[in-house]
Amino acid sequence: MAKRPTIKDVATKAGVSVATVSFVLNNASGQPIGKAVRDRVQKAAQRLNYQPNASAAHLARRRTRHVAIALYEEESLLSNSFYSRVVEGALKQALERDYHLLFSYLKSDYRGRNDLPAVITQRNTEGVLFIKRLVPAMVADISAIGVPIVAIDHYPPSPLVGSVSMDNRRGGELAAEHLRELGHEQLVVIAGGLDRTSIADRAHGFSDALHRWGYLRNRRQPLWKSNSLTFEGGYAAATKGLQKYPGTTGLFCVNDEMAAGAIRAAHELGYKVPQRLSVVGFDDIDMAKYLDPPLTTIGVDKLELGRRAMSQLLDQIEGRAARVIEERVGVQLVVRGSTAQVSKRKAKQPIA
Amino acid sequence: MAKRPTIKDVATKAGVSVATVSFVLNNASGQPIGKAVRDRVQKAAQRLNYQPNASAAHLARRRTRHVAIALYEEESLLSNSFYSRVVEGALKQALERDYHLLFSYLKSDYRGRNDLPAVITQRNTEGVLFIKRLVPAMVADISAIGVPIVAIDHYPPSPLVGSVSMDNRRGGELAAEHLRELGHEQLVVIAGGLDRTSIADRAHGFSDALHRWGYLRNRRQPLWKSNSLTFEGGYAAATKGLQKYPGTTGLFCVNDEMAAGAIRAAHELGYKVPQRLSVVGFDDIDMAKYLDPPLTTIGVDKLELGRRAMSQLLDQIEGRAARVIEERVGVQLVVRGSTAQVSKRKAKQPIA
DNA sequence: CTGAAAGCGCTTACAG
DNA sequence: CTGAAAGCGCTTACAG
Repeated sequence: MAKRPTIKDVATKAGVSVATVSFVLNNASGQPIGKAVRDRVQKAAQRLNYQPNASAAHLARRRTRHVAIALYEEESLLSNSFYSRVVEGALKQALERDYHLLFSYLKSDYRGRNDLPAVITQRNTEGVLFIKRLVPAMVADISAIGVPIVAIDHYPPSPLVGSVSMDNRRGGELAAEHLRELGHEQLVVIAGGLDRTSIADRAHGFSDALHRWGYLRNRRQPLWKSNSLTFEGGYAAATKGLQKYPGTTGLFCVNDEMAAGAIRAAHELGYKVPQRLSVVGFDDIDMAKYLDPPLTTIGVDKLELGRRAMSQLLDQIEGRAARVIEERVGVQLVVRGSTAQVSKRKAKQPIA
Repeated sequence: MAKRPTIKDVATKAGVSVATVSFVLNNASGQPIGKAVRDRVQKAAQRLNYQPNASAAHLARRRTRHVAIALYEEESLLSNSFYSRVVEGALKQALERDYHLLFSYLKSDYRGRNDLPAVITQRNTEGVLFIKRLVPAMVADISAIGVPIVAIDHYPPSPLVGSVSMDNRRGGELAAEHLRELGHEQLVVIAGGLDRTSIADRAHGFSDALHRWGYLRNRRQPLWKSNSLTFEGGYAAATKGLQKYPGTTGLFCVNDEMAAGAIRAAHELGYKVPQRLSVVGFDDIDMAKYLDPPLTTIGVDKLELGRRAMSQLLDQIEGRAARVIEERVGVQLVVRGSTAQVSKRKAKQPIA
């Protein structure tokens, strides 16, 4: 690397002190600097192609403008079609406010402060973003150091962190409303991971809506459980369920991957989607529109989720926000090809 | 943030000088330090929960251990199902070698050194990773500063950068071999973006293989052009092509998204895949296995792509690699449900 | 309106 | 084997 000019070089060239250079380059308010001097300094900096050394500035300011994001090794959130967009939103927001996002991978076990990621302890991170899962002990330790935390779509709940999530409950309601308007009366929810707040809320939103309409007056909401929130999980649950309850006409899957699996299962059992079975998913991941048929689902602005979280975190860092706000971003029904008016002849058996 | 202990506190507590603390904590070789002193220092650091301040160390060492990755605003590489894994691999490799990856978004126009991203100029980035596309003028400027560059799957080619790509040519060959073994004789390539080296190589690998077998002796390789490498692009190209050449039995799409679009088009035209039409894609993105039928495709280890690139970059930074190496990672055929033995009755019309 | 100087918390020749 | 001291390149009271 060629020898980079320092603030001293600029000062010499402009014929002023380094302090003055620092003031004009940082637009220090309160320091009234003459227009002429200002111009001279700027010209000199320009000509020398001067760029301040960030490390030195960080040290002197005792601020790094670094923010960390915690990822879990096993989950590869970064290549997850939902969370990668969330991360993208958070990253963009950070960059726009001149912060840098440092990524950190966490081990699944946490045994105390010594396990805190180096990013947080050494790099003087000013705030931490968590996605999806929270490790309470770690949260407590980070919080104790005085570093603010914001979590996105997380569980378990924690009073120590600010949070941003989507309106899962409302999403469930929207799904229910949609299927109801299409005349469905044999509705089931396919879900897994109900310990996660966001997932449970989706399922509850759905059945609460049906309750409200008296649809569930004399019965319980049928729930087909899956042991994972994946394509395979949805496939297995739907296969088993449809064989047992062939009269089902509408399926609400708590995420799109499961919905994709359910559609595959339905096809293999000879159900036509949507003619014979309507399916609605949740998340509106990229794949949704490429499924056959394209999936009706509940959409969320994933970038916004990330942006809002980062924004709240930076506000906390800069002291212009109270700690621990709970934000919620809206959700909307995206109607595509996997749902349709319920067919009149209520076939009790699959058509196949 | 609570007042953090400094190296001075550790020195005081251990009864040694700060120099000694620095030496033992950094395991400085060449500095023979007594076991007893070493222990005392370590104990003191432990007890104080001392963590060195990274900014100060960077400043003193004139090294940041920061590496940048350049992303383009319009492309959202981070939520692309292919590149997000590549990024993940690069990130993990960096972290494992104790570097930090700084993300930077680039504007599409570059007009000179002033447009160099702040991450590179201010943060003292020690190396830069490019993905997919290269802006030659920017590459030249970064290179001129003496900062090494490595690019992944990039175009246009550049003598200034190290590179890692997958063996696209071999991938094309594998696709051809596979379809040939299944007895296909009406083969077409669906491609777009042939200005990209990697894409062109895929198509060439495919037709070269056919040439070699004499398959193309008396004809040219049919190519259905698409104006984008997307689902929609593949859909449009296949729709048009299949209507014009209904006898086609095998399709090689230069990426999976196009293949997904082609399958959709085929279905809508009444072609059964794979009974009537075999389709092979390229990349093996997540979606591939969830398509109906699951897609036969050419797989690449995307994480490895990222890891190797980062590894090469760090080697260059640390001076243990020559500049500008060209690496290539292997590729393999992943057979799933979208390809089958060519059917005997050579229907000239779609079955629908 | 501007400058001299201390200080941020490390590293690293250098001297002993 | 260990310490005193200069230096990395900034920022920021403080004094004028």
